[in-house]
Amino acid sequence: MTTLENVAKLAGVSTATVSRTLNTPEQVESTTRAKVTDAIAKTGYKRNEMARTLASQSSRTIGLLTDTFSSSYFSPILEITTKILHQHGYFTLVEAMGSTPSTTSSETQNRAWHSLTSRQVESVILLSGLINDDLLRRMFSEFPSSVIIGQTIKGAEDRCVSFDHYKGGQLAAEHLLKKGHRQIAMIKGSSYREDSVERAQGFKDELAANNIKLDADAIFEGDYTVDSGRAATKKILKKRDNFTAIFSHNDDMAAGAISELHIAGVDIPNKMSIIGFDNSAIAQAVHPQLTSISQPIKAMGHSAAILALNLSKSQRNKNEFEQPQLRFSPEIIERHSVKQLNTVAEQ
Amino acid sequence: MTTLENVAKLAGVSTATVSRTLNTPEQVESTTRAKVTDAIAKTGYKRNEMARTLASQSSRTIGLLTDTFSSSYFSPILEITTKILHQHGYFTLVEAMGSTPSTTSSETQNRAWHSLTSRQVESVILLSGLINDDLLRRMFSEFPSSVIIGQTIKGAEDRCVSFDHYKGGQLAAEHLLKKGHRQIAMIKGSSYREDSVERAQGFKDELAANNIKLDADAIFEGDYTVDSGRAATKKILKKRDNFTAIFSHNDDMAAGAISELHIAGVDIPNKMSIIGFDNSAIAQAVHPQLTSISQPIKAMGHSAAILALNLSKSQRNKNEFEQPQLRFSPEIIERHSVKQLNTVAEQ
DNA sequence: ATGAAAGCGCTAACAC
DNA sequence: GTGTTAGCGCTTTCAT
Repeated sequence: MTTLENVAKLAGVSTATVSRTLNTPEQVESTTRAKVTDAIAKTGYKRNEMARTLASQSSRTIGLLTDTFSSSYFSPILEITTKILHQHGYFTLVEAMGSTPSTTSSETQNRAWHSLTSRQVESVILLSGLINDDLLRRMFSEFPSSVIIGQTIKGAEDRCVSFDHYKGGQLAAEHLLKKGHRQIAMIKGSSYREDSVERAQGFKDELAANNIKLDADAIFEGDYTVDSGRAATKKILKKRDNFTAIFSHNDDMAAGAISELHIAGVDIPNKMSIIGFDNSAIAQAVHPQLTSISQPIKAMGHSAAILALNLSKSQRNKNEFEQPQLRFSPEIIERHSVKQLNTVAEQ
Repeated sequence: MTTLENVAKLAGVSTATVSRTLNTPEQVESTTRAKVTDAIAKTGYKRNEMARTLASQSSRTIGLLTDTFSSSYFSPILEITTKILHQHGYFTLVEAMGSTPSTTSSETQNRAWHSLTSRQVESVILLSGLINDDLLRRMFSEFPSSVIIGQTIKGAEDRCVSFDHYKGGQLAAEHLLKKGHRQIAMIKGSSYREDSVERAQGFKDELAANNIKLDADAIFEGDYTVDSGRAATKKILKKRDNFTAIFSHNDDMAAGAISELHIAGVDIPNKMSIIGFDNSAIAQAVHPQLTSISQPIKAMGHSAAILALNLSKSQRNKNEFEQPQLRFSPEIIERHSVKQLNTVAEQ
C-alpha cells in the first residue's frame, strides 16, 4: 500500500504538497505538480478515502436507505442518485431496513441506520413507503441533513420529495369513468402504507363526485406482489359478475390480475378493463400492455440527490444548486388495457 | 459528536478500555464493563467506522461491482450478500460500471473501481456478464481477494462462482425436442456476452445431436430488453411461417416475444411455444406463464459472499467457513408456454 | 484487567 | 508556493 508519504518522498516534496496537487492543483506550481504526478503514476498510489474522511471531517458520502432492495423503486433511484452524486465527487452507501414494521426486527433496522451513520454519511436519502413507521420519522428528525422520498413531513417540507398519490387515484377513476365504466373493483395495497390509502381515497372521492359509490365488497387487498394480484382477482371473479374494470394499486398486482383473467378466460379489455399504478417496467411486458398511472421516479430521485447535496457538510462550496422540484404529479400512460365501453346512459 | 474519549472520561477509564468493551468485552471486568456501557448509553456514543478502519487497517467492508443497477441479477445478489455479510459484521459497498464496454467511458469504470478500492474494501464481488472485458479481468487479477460471479477464470477457479450456461442451452433444446418441436427460432443475447454464446452453443449442439440444424436464418439477436424481444419476434414472424417454438436467451425478451405474438394473433402455446432463461420474476407475471431455465441466483450470491469473507483480511478469525459450492447447474421450470406437439414422425 | 502512548494516512492551519 | 506540524477517532502493542 503506497501512502501519501511514499509519494512525497519519491517526488522530493512534502506530504502537504502532494495533498494539494491532489485536491487543489491550481495552488501548486506546474513543475512541482509534474513531479508529483509522476511519482503518483510510478507508485500507483491510490488515496485512502477513510483517512481522508477522518482528517477532513467529511466523508463525501450519502446514504440511501430503502425498505428492501427488491423494491421496484430502488434500482432506478439508486441509478439516478449515484450518477448525480458521482458528478459531484460523492459516494453512495446503501442499506435496507426490511419491508414492514412487523416483518423486520428493530435490530435489523437499527443496524441499517447505524451502518450508515457510523460511516459518517453527510446526508441520507430515505426511501419511504412505510406508514406509522416511527423509526423512519425519528431518523428523519434526528438527522437534520436527511431527505425523504415519498412523503411530506410537517415542518420539514423542504426536505421532502413527494408524489401526489391522491391525485393519482383521482386520475385512475376519472379515466375509467370517461371510458364508461361504472362497476369497478379495486385491488388496494396494505393499509400500512400511506400512499396506498391516499390512492384509494382519491379514487373513491372521484367516483363519489360522479355519484358512484365504491362499495366495500368491491375492495380487495393485496401486498403488491403478482401473486396477491392473482389471488385478489380470483375473489373478484367469484364475488360478482358485473365488474367491467379493475383499478390496481400497483403494476405487479395488475399483472397478476391480467394473468388470472386470462386463465379464467375473461377477455381483456373487452370483458374486463384494468388500470395499474407506477408505470413500472412490467406494464409494457404484459399483454395487453397496461394503462398505468405514472410516478416520475427518476425525476424524484434527481431532486432528492440535489437536496441531499445541498444539505451536506462538505457543501460549503460556493456554488449552491438551484432548489429542485419537490412535489410531483401523476400522469396517465394510456396503453391497451382499458376499453371504451359502448355508451350507456347510466350504469 | 461524542467520541471514544468522551465516553472514557465519563466512565473514568482509559480509551483503551472503552475500545475493549466494545470489541472484546470478555477481556474486561464486568463492573468496569457496566460503567462503560452506562457511559455509552448516556452519551449516545456511536463509533466512527472510518477511524476504526484507519486504526485497525481493516474496513470490514466488501464491494459489489455490477454492470448496471437495473440488471435483474443485481437486486437479489445484493439482498443475499448483504444479509450474509451483515451476519459477520461486514458492510457492503456497491458500484456500477456501465453495461457494455462501448456504452461506458473507461472513466466511469475506473471511477467505480477506484471508489471501491480507495475505500479499502477487503474483497470485491464482481458481477460478470461482459465478455472481452479486459478491465474486469484485470481487476480480478490485480485484486487477489476479489471473487467473480458468472464466469470461470483460468488459474483462479477457486474464486469463481459459475453457472453452466452451456448445459442450460442443452436443457432448453432437449425440452423443446421432447415436446416434438423441430422448427425452432432462437433469440440470442449480445455476442459480447460469454454466457450468451455458451447458451447458444449448448442449444445448437443438442439440436445437432438430434440431427437438427439451427439455421443462421433462425437466429435473431436482442439486447435482453423486452422491446428487443418484441422486435426480434416481428422478424421471426416475417421470416418464415413454420416455426413452432422460440428459445429466448432471457425472460425479458421472451416476455416481449409473447407480447408480440399476442398482438399478431398467434396463440401461445398452441401455435407457438416459447421457452425463456433465468426464471426471473417476470416469468410468472406473463400469460401464459413462461417455462424457463432457472439460474440459482440466490445460491450463487451466497457462495460468493462466503468466498469473499474467506478471502478478507480481517478473516484472521479462527473459524473459517466451509468451502462453498462454486459451480451451479441449470434446472428447467416448466410452466405453460410450451406445447406438446402431436406426434409427427419427422419434422 | 487496565492504562499510556504510538501510530493508521491524510488534511489544514500556520509559518516561511 | 511549499514545508511543518498538529490532529481526526480509533486500535493496539507494551507495560504495569
